[in-house]
Amino acid sequence: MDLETRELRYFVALAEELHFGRAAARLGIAQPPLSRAIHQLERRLGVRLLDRDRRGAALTDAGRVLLREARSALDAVEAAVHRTRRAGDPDRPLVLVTKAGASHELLRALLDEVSDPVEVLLCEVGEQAHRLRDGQADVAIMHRPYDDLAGFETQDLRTEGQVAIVPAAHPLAERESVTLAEVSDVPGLPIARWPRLDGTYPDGPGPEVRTQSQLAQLVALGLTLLVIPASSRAWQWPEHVAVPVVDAPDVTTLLAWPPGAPVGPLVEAARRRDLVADGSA
Amino acid sequence: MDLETRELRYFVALAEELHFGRAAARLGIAQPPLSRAIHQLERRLGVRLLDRDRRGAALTDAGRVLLREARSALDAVEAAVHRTRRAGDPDRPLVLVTKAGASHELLRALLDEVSDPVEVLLCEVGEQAHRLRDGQADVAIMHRPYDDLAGFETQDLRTEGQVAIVPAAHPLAERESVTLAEVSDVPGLPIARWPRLDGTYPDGPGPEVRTQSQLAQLVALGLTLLVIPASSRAWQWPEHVAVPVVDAPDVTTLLAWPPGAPVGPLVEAARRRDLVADGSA
DNA sequence: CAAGCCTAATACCGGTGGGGTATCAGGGCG
DNA sequence: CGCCCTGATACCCCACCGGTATTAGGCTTG
Repeated sequence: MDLETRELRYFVALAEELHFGRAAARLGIAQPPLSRAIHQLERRLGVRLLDRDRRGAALTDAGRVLLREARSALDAVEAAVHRTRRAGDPDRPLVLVTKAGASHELLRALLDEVSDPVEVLLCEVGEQAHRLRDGQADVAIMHRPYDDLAGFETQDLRTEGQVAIVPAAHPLAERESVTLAEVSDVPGLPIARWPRLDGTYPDGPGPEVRTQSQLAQLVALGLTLLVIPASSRAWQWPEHVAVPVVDAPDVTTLLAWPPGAPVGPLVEAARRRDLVADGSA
Repeated sequence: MDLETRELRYFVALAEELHFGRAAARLGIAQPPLSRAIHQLERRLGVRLLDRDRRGAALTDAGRVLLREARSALDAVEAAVHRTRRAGDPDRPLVLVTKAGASHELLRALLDEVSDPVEVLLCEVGEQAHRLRDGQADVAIMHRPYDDLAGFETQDLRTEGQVAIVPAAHPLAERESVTLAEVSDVPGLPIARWPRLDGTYPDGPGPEVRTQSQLAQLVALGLTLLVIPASSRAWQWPEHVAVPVVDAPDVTTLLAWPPGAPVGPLVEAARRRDLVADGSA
């Protein structure tokens, strides 16, 4: 039994919209062909994927599984396209993706060390893994234990403690150091909520944020606080104060890449530099 | 740009056969449609994938990249089918894959501990990862550092030393223990060669093997030796002698599963048992 | 050196199936 | 009660995939 990516794309669109008409519009086709394609998909898999209902549709358990698997499979196909295209380009640069706010001294030192051209791509928090999985980037700067490193090879670069970034006007800003317990539930400074993969937000008292700069703004306004690696200098606004969190787990900044990526020179450069604290791959 | 899996299947077949006629026959189509499909693929990717030559074809660098990526993408699609089908089956058993020869006491103890039904699937050495990747199995018993664990979550079960399995008639069989250096280059007992992923064999003096039983037979015949974890009792034939290898790296037997697999009960059972030496996941 | 083959590419044709429009069916809500 | 919004069905068309026949170009071989 072999599915075509078209069927997977159709199903993903429908699973995200939960509405045949809107999904069809997003796909640029009419509603009846989508209806038929989904029926055919269910027939070929022998599994009911959605419970149709007036007012739209709802995923079954199997549908949820297929949504996850289909996204991953489509990423893999997308990755095949990107990586093959770049492999065919004789003077392709290596594409490194990092999130806004990661320590740029480390990256600068790394790039100065390699002779080959490296193109740097910036993305928002948590997007690096996706850029690697769909082949838009060859290698990413990520953080353990924050980021999901499943499926990637890694090279540790630096391990460091964490600091709490608090509004300069808040009483906590006077402290020499704090504990996780002290910052985890501060009245008036609830932790911000990041969107899930599907774009929805978890419940909670904190403000909703989508980008680092939004979060920075909220801290400056005295509305929230956060805990991040000590070297994330993007956070050193005048309205911010960094207070070491003594019992927060250490965070390791590392290079991550999918198996087979042509990252040899970069990793060698990283190993040459003293910026490498731990030589495990 | 969106490829269809059909195009990827065609390309993989061609890349493996390196011959349009044979590849088309394997795919069950005629040669001209395959030719056209590959041309179209190259045009859409904007990349030359094969250098056509009388006497067949040869992969370009980009073609090699696409071969690797296409296999991985097709595995992901296949996995989506298998996992969705099983998710739709209300009383599906968990499928655990293990290789012939792995210590069955450990597995027996594990299965006795879980109440849910578990179906055990046996495969040859090195195939477990593929069964996990294409969704035929939910969880595998594998060994670190031998197996490729990229992309899987793991639960360590047991760590142990390694032994050399040598023919009973060989002088080494008299020894109390040996070192890796002593067994790595024994005259008359060259290490066996396993096939690569593409089915070809690396060069070397040792015999070619494809299955554990072939290897066991060759050891009994006095033609080769091997180094394996101490508990692999499948090797205890009368014609075999196990000699501890004092400086071989320890081998960890572990459970491995792709992210999202419904392995909770099994992992909990493993954690409950004293068979767990190291609780890291 | 020419004939014959073995390769992949091209030309052309037919059928399947994916996509379009039009319409139906059924439940919620005014 | 009727309207509307949902997904399902009916039907048609054509794009594209696959088939057969043929061409083009080298390498082998007598």
